[in-house]
Amino acid sequence: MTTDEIRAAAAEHLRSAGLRVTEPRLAVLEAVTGNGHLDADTVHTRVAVGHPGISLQSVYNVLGDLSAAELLRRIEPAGSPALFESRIGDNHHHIVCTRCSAVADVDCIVGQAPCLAPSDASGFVVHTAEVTFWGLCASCQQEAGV
Amino acid sequence: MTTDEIRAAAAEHLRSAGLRVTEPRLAVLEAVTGNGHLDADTVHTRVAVGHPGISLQSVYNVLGDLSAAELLRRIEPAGSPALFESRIGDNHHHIVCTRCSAVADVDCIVGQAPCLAPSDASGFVVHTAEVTFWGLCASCQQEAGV
DNA sequence: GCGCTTGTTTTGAGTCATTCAAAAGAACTG
DNA sequence: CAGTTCTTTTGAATGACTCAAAACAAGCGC
Repeated sequence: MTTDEIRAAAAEHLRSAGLRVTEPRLAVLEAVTGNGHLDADTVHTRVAVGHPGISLQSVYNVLGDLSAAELLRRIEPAGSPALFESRIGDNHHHIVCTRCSAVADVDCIVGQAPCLAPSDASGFVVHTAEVTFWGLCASCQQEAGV
Repeated sequence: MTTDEIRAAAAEHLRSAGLRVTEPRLAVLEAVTGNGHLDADTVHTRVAVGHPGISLQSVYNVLGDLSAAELLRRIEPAGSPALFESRIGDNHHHIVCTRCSAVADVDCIVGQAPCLAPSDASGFVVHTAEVTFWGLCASCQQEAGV
């Protein structure tokens, strides 16, 4: 997708979510779309390139609003700050490197969310199953093998 | 298990993990054993009943040491502080209430860790699969239903 | 049992990620 | 284009946790 296509689609999504179309929101969506798993600070740095005055606080606000509206997905692997990604709508999972904290997507193993059902849910009604795989990424395997 | 049994077993475990047997460590193990999923602050409060001078910092140290030695397990559900539990050795999973953050254990669905394998691991070597179910606990279902 | 060594705990400060609140500003409605 | 309401900024504050140095104590050897 080009920048313009992302922004046009984003504006539409914002409107149908009942959110106003603002420059910070478009810029954040653009910064995250197709760029993997980014924390708030990284998003801020990226957005600041084209929008020098934007505050970190605004980035937090926008990321929160967009996640609540399900235009972004928020994940919080243990030991990392919250990460945001543009891939939504499928309940895919993540694999995290225990050495360098790199994150990659993993397709959902079993169909749609919750994709797994607990054998005994202790009286809970289950909505989703979140799976996080832990391991070593390719480059850390090399460095650790040395 | 009685308090004395817990402490005797704990002392043994500490020794075989190469850790010195100290009162704070025994007290923390005792506080966590069989008491579900506790955060550092709660552990501190509980331990302080019998050990009025103990510092929160020590509780953090001890919890860190015991987790590293695998005498306790540490989980970090999104939105909660780190929680510690005494059930170790099996790769069981957790279900968290999205409304009140209550946590319950869920038996591992598929045998031993990693218990699930990603279809495509993007070059990662996978060690474990951590599954977190999200839903509503029994009492929140009632309150939310009203 | 008594020091000694080394691991542990305390004390005190500091960090990071994030949230709260009030004031200033800008989208959308009519 | 004016008004309302939502957004953004500014500035401060919080919670959870870590770092570092000094005081202390477990367990070894004598």
